[in-house]
Amino acid sequence: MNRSPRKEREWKEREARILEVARRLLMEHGYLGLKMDQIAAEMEYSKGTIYQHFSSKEDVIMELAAQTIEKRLELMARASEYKGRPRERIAALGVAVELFVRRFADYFRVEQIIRADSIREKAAQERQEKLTACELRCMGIVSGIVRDGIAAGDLTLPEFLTPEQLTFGMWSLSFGGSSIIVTGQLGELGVEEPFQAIINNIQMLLDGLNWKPLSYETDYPQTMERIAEEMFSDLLDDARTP
Amino acid sequence: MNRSPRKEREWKEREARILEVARRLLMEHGYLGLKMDQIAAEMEYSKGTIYQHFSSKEDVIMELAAQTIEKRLELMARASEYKGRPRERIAALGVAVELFVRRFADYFRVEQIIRADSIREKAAQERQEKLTACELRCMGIVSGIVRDGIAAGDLTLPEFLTPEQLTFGMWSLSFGGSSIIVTGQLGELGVEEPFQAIINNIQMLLDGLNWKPLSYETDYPQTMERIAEEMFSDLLDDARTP
Amino acid sequence: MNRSPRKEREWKEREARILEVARRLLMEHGYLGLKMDQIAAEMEYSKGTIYQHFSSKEDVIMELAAQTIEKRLELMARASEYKGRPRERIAALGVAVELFVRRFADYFRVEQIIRADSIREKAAQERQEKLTACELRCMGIVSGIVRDGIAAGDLTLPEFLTPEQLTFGMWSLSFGGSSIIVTGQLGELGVEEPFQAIINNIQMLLDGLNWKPLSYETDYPQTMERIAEEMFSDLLDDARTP
Amino acid sequence: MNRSPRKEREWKEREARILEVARRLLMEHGYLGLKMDQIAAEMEYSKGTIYQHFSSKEDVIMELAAQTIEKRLELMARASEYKGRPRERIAALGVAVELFVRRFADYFRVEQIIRADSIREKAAQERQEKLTACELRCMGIVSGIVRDGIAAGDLTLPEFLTPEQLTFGMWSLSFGGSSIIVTGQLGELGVEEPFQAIINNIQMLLDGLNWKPLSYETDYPQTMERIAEEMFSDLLDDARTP
DNA sequence: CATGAATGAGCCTTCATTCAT
DNA sequence: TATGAATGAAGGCTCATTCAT
Repeated sequence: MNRSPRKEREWKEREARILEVARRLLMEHGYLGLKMDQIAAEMEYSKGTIYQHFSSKEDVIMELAAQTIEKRLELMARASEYKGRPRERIAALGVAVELFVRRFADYFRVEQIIRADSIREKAAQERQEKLTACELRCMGIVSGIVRDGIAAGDLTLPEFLTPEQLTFGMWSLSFGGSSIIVTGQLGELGVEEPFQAIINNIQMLLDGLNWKPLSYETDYPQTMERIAEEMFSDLLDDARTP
Repeated sequence: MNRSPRKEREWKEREARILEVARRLLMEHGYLGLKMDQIAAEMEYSKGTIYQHFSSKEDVIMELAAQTIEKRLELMARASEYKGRPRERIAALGVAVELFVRRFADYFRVEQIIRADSIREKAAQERQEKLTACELRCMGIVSGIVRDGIAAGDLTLPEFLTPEQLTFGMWSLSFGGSSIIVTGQLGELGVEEPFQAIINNIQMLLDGLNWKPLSYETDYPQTMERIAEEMFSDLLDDARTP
Repeated sequence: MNRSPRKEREWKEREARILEVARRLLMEHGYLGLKMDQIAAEMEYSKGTIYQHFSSKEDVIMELAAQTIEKRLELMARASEYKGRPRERIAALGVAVELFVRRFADYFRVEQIIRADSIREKAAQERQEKLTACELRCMGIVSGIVRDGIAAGDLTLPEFLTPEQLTFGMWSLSFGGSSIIVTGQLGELGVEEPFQAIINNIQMLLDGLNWKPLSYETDYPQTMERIAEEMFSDLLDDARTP
Repeated sequence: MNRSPRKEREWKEREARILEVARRLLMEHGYLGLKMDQIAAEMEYSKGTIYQHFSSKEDVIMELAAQTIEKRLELMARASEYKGRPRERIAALGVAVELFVRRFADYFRVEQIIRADSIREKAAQERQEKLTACELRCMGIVSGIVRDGIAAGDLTLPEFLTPEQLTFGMWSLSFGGSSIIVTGQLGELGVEEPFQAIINNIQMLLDGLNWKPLSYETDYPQTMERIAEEMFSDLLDDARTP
């Protein structure tokens, strides 16, 4: 049946609110702590209403996962369009990923939880594939830029490292670092400014590959600052306060 | 109180078997899927018997975690005693960590699950601290070698990177990469030999920092081969078959 | 949140039924024999439904206890308002307490079980205090009448007996006697009409203290008959059939 | 098979210790809190050994009950042999009962718990009857003295009170009072010296029945003091410290 | 005899999901 | 369409009792 535009709008708003609440509960209490009852209670709607939007708890969680990767993909896609030399575009991706983790820490946490628990298995095939496809596109964006770098003559990979392997390296550094940060025990381990540390480590890695322009040949921090302001001004409000 | 040696031995063997089964179930079905009933069923023992060894489900999981980190720490400690130049000792650590993830993939998976889920919070304070203390020692081993490198004049860190931050970078690369590998969707993404890729990326990172001897100045692959054979011969049997 | 009046009524009725069933099971099988499963089965509702009314088994039992003492306090308070000389008002209390034990034998049994078992310790502090406060008020009613008797010149207590000690004596006789009756092995011991015996013993006790009017100066049985009919007509139906 | 005298003695000693431990646990933690495991642990014997003495948990508890009433009967029988006028012999019983509750509070508590819980039902028929028979003998002792009083011309019961009913009255006062004392909330209710209060209330009751010699005609406190010293000197050590 | 590991029925409690109103 | 009472399978844990050593 057709809904009036107003109804339709309200419907979507409610769906968004459900996911919001669910994401917070998932972060705060883990997979076990996410309870349909509690979502309903916090929304001040009834459980029945939640079930009108999502057919099961699994469904809620998979939608959360979908939101997450779409969010990240969106940011990465935006960054990849930066007009500049390939290594600068990698820097743009760095900006995007850092912003994603900082500004949407809860999204990232969701990804991590879902990755760890064997929820994927239970999820519908279709959803499953959607997630993998999305990851593929993320990798594609990065390795595309690596190839651009090679094509532009800025970078020559040693024979023992394929573009995918380099991409995998940067992804690992970024994902692993963010995981450790988000999980939280970092303070006690004496690592200052971990986000900046991730970026600096990646820069050193690219320097090691002799990807031009090298980190001391250009002012990357300034470039990234500019990228953040030009391309992601809408997300900057509180991201600076670590 | 006093058990005969035979009883004592049987007791320990059974405890080991419980943890084995638990680890497998944890891997296969995640935290939620680990059920005391099922452990008992698979062991062909009764629930009561399991509870004679571990006072709760949480207790089982924390013991699993303890095993994991002790295992890793043991391997890292062994590697750190390699007699060689600092960067070679880092390579030895690489060997250790790769062996850990490959040979004890299920241990690593446990670590990952525990890190993601909010199990830590529920765990007894004492266990908690033991885990953190262990992580601290792991980091200490690595950053100690970094400082040795600096002291030996082999490495000069740029001002924007502290030894802890570099350690964090290598840890991130290693942990993140292993996570992605173990979680499994890598085949479809076109990344070949991911373990080697992690090591190569780390080498490039250290080259980028100009840590002597650079990767093309020495035959690191051969060094690592030798380290593996000399220091970890007991673990090599099936580690080569990926 | 807001329930319709009908729903509200049904809810309360069901709650009452749960307590009814619980009280019966508690009487029949003791504290140990009270099983949530069985309550549900006898009600022909599911366990979950019981838990929507009471958060735990303990909660059910404490509510039962609360009902009991409120019931008794209510009857005693009613009796204490009898217009007559203090010793007649004591007689009115006797009527009330007998009615309580006879008409609400199951309530009394609950009190006894709760007093004996170490349930009180487990109960929430708040509930705890409520019970004690209620007992205090019961004692207060009685010792108040004792003091009235003294003030009216009807009674002079010997120096070795305070009003509280006399109250304690009557309470003991009444509670002890009722306990023995309710527990059941009395028939075989040759004690006829035990309820009347309790009252007569109390009368002799008060005669021993020379509390005017003495038992042979007034027709207390007739007075009590009248009190029962005037003040507790609503509870008389089956109380006569012992 | 025959046991050597030494073995036999050790066996009995162990049985006594089991019951001791069991009684303490029953008092401290109630029926639920009495666990065969814990008895064994505290005894530093194994569970199997306990089961060589008692065939079940029920058995342990019933033996505890048997000990209790035998203890009380023993004390009452001793007291009933006091050479004096009937009312003095009642006073001697008062001494006995008070001593029983004070000196063997844990025994009394056991009786109370067993009376409240529906353990009796589960107990073997034989045990059951033993308990009732014992109670009968206790009552018999008291009502025998009442009849002696009547026969001696010291007491004339009103027509509405049989010797058994009077006995029931004193039993109620004593049992009820002790119950309330042992359960513990008395301090807050302002009743001083509750044991003495029980005795004084009984004295007033007997005065009310005009049982000679009346309480003010003889120095009962002194008589009771003497009885305690002459007949129960073996139990007096700490009974005076309330 | 003593031991204590093994058993397993049984209990309390939780929570995703359904459906009558 | 919204509600929330009802459901009941499932899971963690306990503890009396047995029996091989």
